[in-house]
Amino acid sequence: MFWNLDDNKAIYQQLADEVRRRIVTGVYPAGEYLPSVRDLASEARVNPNTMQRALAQLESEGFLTTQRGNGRIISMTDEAILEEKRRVARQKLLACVEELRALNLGDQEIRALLRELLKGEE
Amino acid sequence: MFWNLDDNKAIYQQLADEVRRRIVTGVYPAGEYLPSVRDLASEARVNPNTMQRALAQLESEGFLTTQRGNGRIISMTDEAILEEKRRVARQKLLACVEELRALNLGDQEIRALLRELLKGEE
DNA sequence: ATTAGTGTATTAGATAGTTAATACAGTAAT
DNA sequence: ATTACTGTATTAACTATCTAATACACTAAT
Repeated sequence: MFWNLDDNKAIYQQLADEVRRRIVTGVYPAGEYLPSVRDLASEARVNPNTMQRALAQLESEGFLTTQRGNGRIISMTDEAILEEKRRVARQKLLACVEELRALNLGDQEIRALLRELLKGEE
Repeated sequence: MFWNLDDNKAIYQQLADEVRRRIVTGVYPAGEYLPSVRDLASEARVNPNTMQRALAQLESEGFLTTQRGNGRIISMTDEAILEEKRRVARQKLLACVEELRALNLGDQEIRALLRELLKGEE
């Protein structure tokens, strides 16, 4: 997966989103070390300070624990991560549904649109 | 509908999104005048310059035509607006689906989650 | 102790977004 | 012409974000 950054959102937020995604999908497994700030920053072609800010946020969300001088480990349990993944997915879809309703789409239309999208792509 | 602004996205973008939404849902009907920049700005409690920037973007998207000194009219036809609404809805849902897939949700899971959300709310 | 890897802090500067105040310019009605 | 509404432009200042360069501090391995 790429670091696909755009300008409509603060970069550090997008970085946090991507790292969070990697954690909940098991790219970075629970209990293991995260790549170093510098490595992540250079991979994303971003300043280390910016990446640090993203990681600090993930730490405040309870995903990570920092071992100063040593690295960061994913300290959340597998179960909690799974729960978090469900929460994120649910929240994303809910936000989307609300936007579609704000466009005056009814539930039937939403369902139909989803059917169409899932069909058309595989 | 309210002007519900947050800090994760540039305000002028959010303003443009909301005005666009009002156009495609017929709150501001095709062929009629838009409220003035100052009125919209004060309604959204935002600086007129910022609202102007949002409207300039909508003009560049073809929704509006400016009559200097007189106001702005929604110059897009009803058909084109309907088409635009479909496009926006489709795009939003597609983006959401892609994010869910990035979380490793399969189509079945996405469908199930949507069913759950649509049920649980009405 | 040294080395090479970690995370952290500081300073400065660039850019974008936002606000504020003010002025200018066009249009329509009187 | 005047008035009162439009849109537009300019300037200044503030803030958040992001970058860059650098230095410091801790840890593990040698």
